[in-house]
Amino acid sequence: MQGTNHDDLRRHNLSIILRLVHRSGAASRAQLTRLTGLNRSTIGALVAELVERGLVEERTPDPTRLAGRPSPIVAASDRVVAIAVNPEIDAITVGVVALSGVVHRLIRYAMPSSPSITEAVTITTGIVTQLKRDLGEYSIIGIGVAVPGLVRATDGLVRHAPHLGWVDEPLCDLLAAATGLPVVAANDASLGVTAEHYFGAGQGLTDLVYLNGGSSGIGGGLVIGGVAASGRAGYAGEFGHTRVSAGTNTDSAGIAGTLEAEVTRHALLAALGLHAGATDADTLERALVASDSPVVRNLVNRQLDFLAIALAGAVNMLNPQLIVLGGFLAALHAVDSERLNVAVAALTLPAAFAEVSITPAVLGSNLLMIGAAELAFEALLLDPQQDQGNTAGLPRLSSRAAETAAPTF
Amino acid sequence: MQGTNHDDLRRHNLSIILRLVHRSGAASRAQLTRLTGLNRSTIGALVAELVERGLVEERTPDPTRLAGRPSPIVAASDRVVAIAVNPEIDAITVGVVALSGVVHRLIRYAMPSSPSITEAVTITTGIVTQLKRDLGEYSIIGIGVAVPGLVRATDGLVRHAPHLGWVDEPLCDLLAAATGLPVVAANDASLGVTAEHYFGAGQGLTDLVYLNGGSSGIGGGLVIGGVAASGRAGYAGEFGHTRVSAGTNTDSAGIAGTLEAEVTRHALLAALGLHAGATDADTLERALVASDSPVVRNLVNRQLDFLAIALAGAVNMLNPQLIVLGGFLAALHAVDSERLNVAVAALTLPAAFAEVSITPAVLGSNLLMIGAAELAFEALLLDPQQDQGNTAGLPRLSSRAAETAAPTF
DNA sequence: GTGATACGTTGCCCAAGCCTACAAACCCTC
DNA sequence: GAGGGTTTGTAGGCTTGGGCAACGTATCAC
Repeated sequence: MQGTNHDDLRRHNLSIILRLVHRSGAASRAQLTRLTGLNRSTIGALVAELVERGLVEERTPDPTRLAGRPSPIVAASDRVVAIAVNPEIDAITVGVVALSGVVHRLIRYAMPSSPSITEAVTITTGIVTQLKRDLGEYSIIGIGVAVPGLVRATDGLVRHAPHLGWVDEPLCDLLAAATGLPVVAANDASLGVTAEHYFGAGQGLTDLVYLNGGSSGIGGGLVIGGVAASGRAGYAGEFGHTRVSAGTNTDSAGIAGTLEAEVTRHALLAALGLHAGATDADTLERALVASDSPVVRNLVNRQLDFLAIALAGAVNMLNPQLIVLGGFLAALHAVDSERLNVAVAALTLPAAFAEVSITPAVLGSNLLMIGAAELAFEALLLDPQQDQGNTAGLPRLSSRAAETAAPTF
Repeated sequence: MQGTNHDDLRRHNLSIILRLVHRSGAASRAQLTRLTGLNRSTIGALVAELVERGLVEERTPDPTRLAGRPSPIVAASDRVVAIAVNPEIDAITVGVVALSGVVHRLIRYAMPSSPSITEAVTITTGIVTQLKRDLGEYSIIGIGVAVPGLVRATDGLVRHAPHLGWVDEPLCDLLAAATGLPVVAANDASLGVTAEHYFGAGQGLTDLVYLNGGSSGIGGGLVIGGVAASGRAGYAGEFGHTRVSAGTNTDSAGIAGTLEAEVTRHALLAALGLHAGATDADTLERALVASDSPVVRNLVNRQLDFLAIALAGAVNMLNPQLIVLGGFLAALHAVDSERLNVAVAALTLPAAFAEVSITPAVLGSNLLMIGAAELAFEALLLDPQQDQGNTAGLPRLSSRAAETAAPTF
């Protein structure tokens, strides 16, 4: 239990303002005054400091408004960026995401086979080195990595990433040593829920459950009481291994009768006669909705009922406001959301069910880039006074009007 | 997102110190300096304000120490009290709990039959009125009620308390109107986990799961990231309704195959040939451990295996540090904790299982009194500057040495 | 006693948010 | 387009609360 002194106070107030403009988009100084409850002059001083540090920009006021002196718009800088990395079986994706929310770059580096840790670090470092050159006048805060597996929160050690075949790999340390940038990592689904929480379906809500169905299994994440719940070591949200049947099918961890064992993308594709590699999320959803095959429909119903058991468990346990479904789970939801609702209702306490809705994810392919960048931004958002000088030549107090648009997600 | 001004700062620092001495017991000013990181002079000023407000007392220093000037001991007052109330089927229990942790009084008012809301309010008000007279020189902060049922967090409405037969009863409003004291209420198991978290098996931990087995079902509570997770409306922690089998037994909510349907105290008592009413928790535990009946042992094993499914779900979902079992679930654990561990291990991710241990609750019969009092204290702990003047004649700056012992729980 | 150590106390400093007065920039009306 | 009403930024002084350093005080060890 730490006490708070004057420095902490200032840091906290700077943090609050930077978070507001980062998460909720640009806001006028007058709006910031109302939102924070702080005095006009205080807001002025705080914004001035953030401008001085190059973290926000003040734009000319919006013309269309009511009476009174117009208030300058405060917007997060789009020259302060984080690098988001997502290693997968068939590719490594790297993105450059600005504090303003703009995704400046998106690079997909295809891999012939699942990358080893060394390959992943080498390839990422290569791309980052190139980016550093290209983004000379940008300030690169750090790197956030979305890993499809369990990541230890304390040090970013990848405990187990089954599809990549990684076990206890010190990804963060390796990447930090190779690039010279601070690196943080977390489970991909946990970052997904962060992204949906701040910028997607869960905006403004405090209790979210997120489940994502991917080609290799089901993962998830939690927001509880307004904060992302990582659990003791960072492994929270593994809904895929919830037991939902007495069946003998096993999941990637070898456990029988789990959600991940019973509800699979593979089975859906097989029933539809589609090829796994060539089918993206939208195609699968359209095919499922369009199909009139009773076999497909039976399978969908079966999977929905199993999904309902897992969701009901989460509802009874956590009393969430919203359940967000991503990946092929969103496709299942699209086919028959009513069946899912009814099945969940039958297995939950009425009072808890009354509080919850089930909805598909709204963020598309940029989801993990945004989530991973958010992870990298966290240190800066917590302490805007920290040194973020990775570029010596960042021109401060630039009067160049931002040519990029508002947050695009 | 609220900004912080100077008043908030002071309030927060007072809050931190009051929480420390309340939760972790008395501490010297020097210890407070180290724990909070604040300056000696600041601690002096803060403690002086808390003494002035009658919330803490300074005692003469501990004699046995090293060199140096002895530091006065700061202890939470035991004349600032909350009233804890727990209505049950067969009795209403009322306790007087001091900020220091001392339980001054414990009154059990036996009921011939389950109390209606009106009876509960009338009886409680009667006891409270008497207590107010008796505790003339004490400062009564408010009333905290532990309700065996779902309680809406926003206003303390009892949504559904099945054993008491209460539905949508405005308990808090009624009791506040009748007694003139502030009243807060919450689910009993949620308060149980609060108590275990601050004063019991979960001290100092951040991610706890608590399950309590009572005569009428299984409830629970969560601590996630160091704070009690109440969920959206306050209904979180209802582990009893987690589906653990494909069986047809139903629970109190009419859901089949749930933990509460399969794992019951009643079945254990029946197998042991014991009478429900006359058997307390310790007796049941002793009888279970002592029994060499294969029927009993089979039943225990069955129940342990079902319990393991529910616990495994929680472990995969929440990655907790500790699972605390109370009531007859602790008795099951006492019979064969190894079987439970093995069964949970088989259903969880190894990385998550490695972080968790399963332990019985350590707080006994005072559990709910302490939890309910904690709920009532929360407002004061959050803002020690608030007016708590329910007694005009509270003698401040009393030099009377406290005759009561250190926290007894 | 004397020194060492640890801690409370006191007076001063400073940072940061608030307040007040005033100026600036918009709207609307005539 | 001049003037009133409204909202907001700005400048300067005020207040508050925590930090700091010097000093006083209580203990232990010898």
